[in-house]
Amino acid sequence: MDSNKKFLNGTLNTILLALLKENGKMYGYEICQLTKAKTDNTILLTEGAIYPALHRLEKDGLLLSSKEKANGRTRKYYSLNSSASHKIDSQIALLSQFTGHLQSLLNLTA
Amino acid sequence: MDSNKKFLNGTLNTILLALLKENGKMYGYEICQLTKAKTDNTILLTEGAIYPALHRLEKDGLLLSSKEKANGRTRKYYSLNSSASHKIDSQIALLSQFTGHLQSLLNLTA
DNA sequence: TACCACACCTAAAACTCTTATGTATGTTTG
DNA sequence: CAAACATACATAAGAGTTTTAGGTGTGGTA
Repeated sequence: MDSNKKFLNGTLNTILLALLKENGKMYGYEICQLTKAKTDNTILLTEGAIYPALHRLEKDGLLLSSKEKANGRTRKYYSLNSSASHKIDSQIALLSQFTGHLQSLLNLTA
Repeated sequence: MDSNKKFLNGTLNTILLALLKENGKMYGYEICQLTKAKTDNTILLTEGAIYPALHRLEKDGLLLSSKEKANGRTRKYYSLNSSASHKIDSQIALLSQFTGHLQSLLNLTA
C-alpha cells in the first residue's frame, strides 16, 4: 500500500515506447529486468501488466513484433513501427512534459 | 486520446497531498484552478476525479476538512492531518522518486 | 432573463493494473 | 537427480481510479 506501484498507472504505455525508442528492439521479459535494474528496484513492471500493454500497442499500430529463438526459448521482440513515429514521439514528449510539471508541483516551487 | 489525461492516474492522491502541504489549506475548486494555472493547462484535474479523491483521503485519515462561507457560497477547505504527516511525507517522497526515475528513463540516458 | 463563473456532489462506464495462475524450457543446487 | 529457480510467454478475475456526464445551488453580468 505504501509502495509506488500505483504511480505507474497510465504511464506504462509511454514508458514502453520510450524504452523501445532507446533500445531499438526488446522483448517483454527483458523490459521488466532492465527497468528494474535502471531504477534501483523502484519501477517494477509486472508481466501481468506489460504483456497486455505490448499487445495493445501492437494492435494500435505503434509496435511491430517478431519471434526469435534463443537458448531454446522463444522470445517475442517488439520494435517501434516507423509509420507511427510522429504519434510515438508526441506521446513521449507529453509524458516528459507531464513529469516536468509534476516535479515542479512537488518541489513546492511556488 | 493524444492527451496526457491518463498520466494522472495513480498520482492524483499524492498531488493533492503535495499541494495541501505547500498551501496549507485549499478547497476543491481552487485546487483545479491553481493546478491548471501552474502547469500551463497541462495537468487538468477534473472535479469528477478530485472530489472523490479528497473524500477518500479524508476517510483514510490523511486530510481534515472544514466548511466556510465566502461570497455567499460554501467552500469545503481541506488541510493535512498532522497525525499522518509521516505517511504523507513518505508518499510525496515516493512520487518524487518515481518521477525522477521516470525522467531518467525518458531522457534516454543509457 | 440568460449565461457564465463559482462550488459542491454522485454514478455508470471505461480503462489499467494487481494478483494469481498456467505453460514450457534451461540451469543450478542440495 | 530431483527440486528449485530463472527465463519467457500468456490470460483472467478482481480491485481500483479516472472519465464522462449529469445534478444542485449562489452570485454576477450582458
